[in-house]
Amino acid sequence: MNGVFKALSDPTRRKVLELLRKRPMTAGELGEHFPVSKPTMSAHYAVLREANLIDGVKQGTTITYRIKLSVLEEALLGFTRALGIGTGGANAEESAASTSEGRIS
Amino acid sequence: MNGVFKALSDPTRRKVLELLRKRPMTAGELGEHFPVSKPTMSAHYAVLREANLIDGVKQGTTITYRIKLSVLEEALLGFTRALGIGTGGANAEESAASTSEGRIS
DNA sequence: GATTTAATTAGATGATTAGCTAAATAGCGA
DNA sequence: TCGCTATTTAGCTAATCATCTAATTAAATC
Repeated sequence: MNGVFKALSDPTRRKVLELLRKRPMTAGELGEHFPVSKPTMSAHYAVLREANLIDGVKQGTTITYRIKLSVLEEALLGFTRALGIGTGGANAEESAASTSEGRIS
Repeated sequence: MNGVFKALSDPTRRKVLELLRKRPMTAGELGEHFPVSKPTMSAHYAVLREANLIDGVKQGTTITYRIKLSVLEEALLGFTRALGIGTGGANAEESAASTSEGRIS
């Protein structure tokens, strides 16, 4: 699960996931959406694969990547649940206070 | 929003948020839960503050930190929405395929 | 077999990061 | 004012990271 959050910490990788959410795409196709070199993209795919957030199917010389939504969902919802926010279920217990006095940053 | 995900990429910081979710705590109280030095914790608080995920109220010599749930919620739900998972609403469009043939990692 | 195309691995570099100790700031109580 | 407590800032280090170019692997095509 730490791997998932590490993977999500980079904007490029988050955008890859958003692209793959619409449809599976080849490494090359994905790469066209970003202003970085192919090897750099390849490294991003590796991080996403290690986090188990995507997998790839080799077809000839191309690899088609696909998002593993269930894994992402599990990690994200697991965390929101631990924090009692959103759809996670568990009670929220809203942390009190309201006036902005002596507040830091 | 990138700041939020950057902040969430560290397990210590995620745990700080989970602790603060239960109740506001002072920097010192929080620190007792982790095997790292106070300055290191202080740096973590700074990252969380910059991401707007917590704020602190100074009372005498202590600072009581508090989670800003709405900000975290907004970022997290915003992202899940962009991916069409969970509570976010937006349609999912489950990415197809099923057999595990030629699958890479 | 040689060439082309798609993607990865290798190797290097500059930036960021998490951690430490030591020092500084700031409020409180005697 | 002096000393104590709570926290942050300064300065450093080792590790990780995103990026690049060059080289490698592997499949397809001529």
